[in-house]
Amino acid sequence: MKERETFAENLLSWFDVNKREMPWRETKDPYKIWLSEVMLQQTQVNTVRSYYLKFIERFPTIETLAEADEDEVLKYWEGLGYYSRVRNFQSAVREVAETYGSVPDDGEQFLALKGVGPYTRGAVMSIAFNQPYPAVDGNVFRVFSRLDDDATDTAKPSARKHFENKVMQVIPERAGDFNEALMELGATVCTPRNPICMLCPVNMHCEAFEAGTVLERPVKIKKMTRKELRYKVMLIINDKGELLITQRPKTGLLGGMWQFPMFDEDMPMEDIEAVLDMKLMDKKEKFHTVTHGFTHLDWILDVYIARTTDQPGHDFQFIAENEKENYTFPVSMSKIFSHYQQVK
DNA sequence: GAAGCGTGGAC
DNA sequence: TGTCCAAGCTT
Repeated sequence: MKERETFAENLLSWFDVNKREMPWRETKDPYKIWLSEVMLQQTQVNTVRSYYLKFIERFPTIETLAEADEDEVLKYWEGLGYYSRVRNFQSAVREVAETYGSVPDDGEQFLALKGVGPYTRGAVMSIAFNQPYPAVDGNVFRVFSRLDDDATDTAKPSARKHFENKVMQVIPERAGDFNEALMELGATVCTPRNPICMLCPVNMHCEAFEAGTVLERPVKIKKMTRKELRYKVMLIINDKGELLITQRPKTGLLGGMWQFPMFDEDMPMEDIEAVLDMKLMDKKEKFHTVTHGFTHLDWILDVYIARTTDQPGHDFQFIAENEKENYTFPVSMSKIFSHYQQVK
């Protein structure tokens, strides 16, 4: 970085004028700052806004969230993704309520809470308590790799520490504003594909700008091979027109969410009937196929419709179509549900 | 260190 | 269409 002494000052002057309105910037309530940081993990600001407002309206304090039913809390996260975030967050908030009474301003205590990693600790400690912690996210990787024309592979876990050290060399007294300013710069000016270097408030500090290597930074060496998994999904309808659903395990992929019964692609219908302990009728017709991509795998869901007059076994239940809103479904299942309602 | 964990938007 | 990216953490 060139002319390091004036970097923070220039960045903060820009931030004071250009920072965008965000609901969580209207408060310094550590609980609300914390919630926003959890929602913003791997998720864009525009997506988070409406979720944040609804969540805060229903769970405005640590106490209200600590006392809430877990399935209701999950419902407020429906569609936001990475659902373990909300389970960890409520668990951590309960821990805070019981052990501390309020969000601890001790970085070590805060880091020990579920779902709190180095980034979230840095963001909450600096923004809510103005403590000099780094908050290194994807934006900071990009901004600092350009400022220093640094070719460190940001896909490696060790890169985080590397960039935290860089931040600590220039962090000013206004630590929280500085961390937010770095991220704001990365999100609006120092963007991945079309950075607006001519309007950048710190381009005079930028080695990559000088060298013409801006688009080559950051270096990120990542191989992404996505598995393809095919399943049978059963839309099972009883004589009242209700649909059979079941809840996924609390942990792992889509933990705690509801779905239509789902089986390995090559499981015979006889075996499916045995698992459900149901006799199925009209079960031969494949009625729809849905594909759904995750970060690390692709689902191909062959949807079959069947009818039954039997009662649901343990772990299964029938719901009417207008009761779907009372359960939390992943997008893939909502796709199937929407299609069923359109064509039935 | 590597892999698992969602979804929507940009290009 | 595919690919990457987005205020990461856990195991």
